[in-house]
Amino acid sequence: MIDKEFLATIDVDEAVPGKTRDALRAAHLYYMQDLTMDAIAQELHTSRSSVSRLLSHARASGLVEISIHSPLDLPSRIEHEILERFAVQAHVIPVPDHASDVDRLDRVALSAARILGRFIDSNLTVGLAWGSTMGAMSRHLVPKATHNSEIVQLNGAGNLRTTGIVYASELLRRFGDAFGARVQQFPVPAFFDDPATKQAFWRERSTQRLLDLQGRLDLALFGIGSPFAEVPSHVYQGGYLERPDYEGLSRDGAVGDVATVFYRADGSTDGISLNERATGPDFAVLRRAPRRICVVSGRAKLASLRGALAAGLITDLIVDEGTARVLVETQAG
Amino acid sequence: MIDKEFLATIDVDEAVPGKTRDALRAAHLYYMQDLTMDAIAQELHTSRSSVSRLLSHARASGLVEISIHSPLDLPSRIEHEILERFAVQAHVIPVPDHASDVDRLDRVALSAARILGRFIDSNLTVGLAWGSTMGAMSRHLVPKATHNSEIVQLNGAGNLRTTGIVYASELLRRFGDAFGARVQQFPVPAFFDDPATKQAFWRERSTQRLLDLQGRLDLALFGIGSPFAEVPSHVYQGGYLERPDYEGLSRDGAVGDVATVFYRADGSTDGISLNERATGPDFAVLRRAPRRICVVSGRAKLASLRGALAAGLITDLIVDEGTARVLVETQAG
DNA sequence: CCCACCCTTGCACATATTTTCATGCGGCTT
DNA sequence: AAGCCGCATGAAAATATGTGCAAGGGTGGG
Repeated sequence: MIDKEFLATIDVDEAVPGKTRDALRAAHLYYMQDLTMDAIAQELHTSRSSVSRLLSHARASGLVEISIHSPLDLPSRIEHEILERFAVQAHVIPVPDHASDVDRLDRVALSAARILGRFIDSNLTVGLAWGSTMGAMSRHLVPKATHNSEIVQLNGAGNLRTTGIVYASELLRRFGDAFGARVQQFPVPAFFDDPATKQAFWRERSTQRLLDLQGRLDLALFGIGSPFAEVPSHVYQGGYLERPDYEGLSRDGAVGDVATVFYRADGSTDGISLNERATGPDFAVLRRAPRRICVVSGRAKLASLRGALAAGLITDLIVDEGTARVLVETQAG
Repeated sequence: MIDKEFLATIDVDEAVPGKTRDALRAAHLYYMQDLTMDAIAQELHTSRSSVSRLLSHARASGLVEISIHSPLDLPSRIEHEILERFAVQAHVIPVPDHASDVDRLDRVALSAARILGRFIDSNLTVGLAWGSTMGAMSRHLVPKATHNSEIVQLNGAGNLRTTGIVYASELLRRFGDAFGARVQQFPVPAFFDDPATKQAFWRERSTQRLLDLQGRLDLALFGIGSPFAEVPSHVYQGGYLERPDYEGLSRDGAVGDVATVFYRADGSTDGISLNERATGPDFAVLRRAPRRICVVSGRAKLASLRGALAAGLITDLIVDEGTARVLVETQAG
């Protein structure tokens, strides 16, 4: 058994780089020298198909990076306006207005995944919320080698029906794999039933260690929950909350949540009773992270987004064009 | 009349950016969201063909940048060895060994042109030699917007038969256009007939101004001339030198030239009489440029390349794989 | 105002690329 | 040792992309 594992190790250390080497060479020939895949196939003594696959691999694994620069004299009007109005660096993703919400989310997530590489680097502690947006992103991450980075789960994932741990851990793992980072799971439900349980749990040393990490994030990455939107966020579908919870939120004036912590339109959180049972970090804690990236898609989340902006949670916003447009067009300043 | 010009102005200010805007959007959709050109055509209310052209435009004009990263754990062995042995950062261009010299040169020049963008920036004074290598590069430059940059011709271009100015100025212009830089021509022959003429010319104030610029380069870009190689460099084909000149070079032990200045295998230039009549900068002057990029292809130039390395002329080397391999394999280190 | 010209566009065809599918090669299990 | 994955490969089919060409629209000159 040990022998076999040893052999497997040899495999990843030698055979795979052979493939990487080929992919790298193919990429040079294709993207730098404009050869056709046919010609490359000859040079590499293989078939067109294999070259096509090699190039896909090169793109998917981040060997090839494609970036798009706006000419400096043509800055996106919308991005500029968001920067002015909210002091937030926006990345507006073009999506046609008639696209379905699912489509829209996918396309924003895909673009966001590709943009993310710019933010991730070595020696970073990255906080990660989770939800449908993060899930969609996790499927499209472009790997980037980093050292000594750490992915920290921001909020619990258990719900009434399942522990949710499988899903959340899968998501964390994908991020971890893509960036070669350690992952720190947070094995608690999304919401406790009893605030007292949470408080007790929070006193545990293992929890303390995690909370400590959350307080020292370099980067936070999250979507936004919108409890009263027509298309409820993932968190609201899976039996995490029950009718009384919703009624409470409604009564308290909540318009959205970030990592299970709810806020009002003005960004305030005090007195929203569900937060006593939430597992995500206080906004005061979250705001300690110097860079906080929020990925949002769909006009339904507009009110929630406005609240998050008011709360000062966001430093970088990745958002679909339609939503961005409404955000700046309405004179809500 | 004025009205028409006014309208035309509006056109360039609005219509052309309209195209750029479309190209940018198409690039986002294509490269970030993986839509097919067909789908993009629908979103942009145009035809597939136009999208294809839009994307070509986006690539050619530098809106889209494609770069290739070696994984850090797989650094090119050859590049690393060149760095060790010669303290020169190498960019090795893969080219099959059986490729013709013309092919090889083209492919190196194409890759070099695309790599060049990394080096060019605003507020830079760039010295440019010229020859077949630079000519080939000039046809493939990827534009990059810079401010306040300047391209300075390093050596004269006139020869016995033509003034050569048309060709050299075309080449300079292409570089200037690609980077939005001013160009400083150097309207002299490649070699003077009489050293005294050169000295007289060098005392002219207009020449002084140019020499002054050459002494303050931030970046120098040049190929290498190899007078005794089987495939003579451009400079040797066009009637720039005559038989007695070659005999002199041979007697003086010259193995190559950079911007018309010849050197021996050990990098020395003293006592090579042709240099008295050359128009390129002294190596002492050239070496003041903090970054000096040399583009070479073909094993025939190996001896010349070795000499240039010995002379310490090069900080960054762009070279084809075959030549690079021979360079490090022979124990001349 | 008309005309020649040039640039852009979309169509149809030519190429290039991706995907599917059948096959074969290890490695592992029984 | 036979049998069974799981994965990689190339041929062929299915898509996607690039390009020559003719038509249309706008522009500048007469």
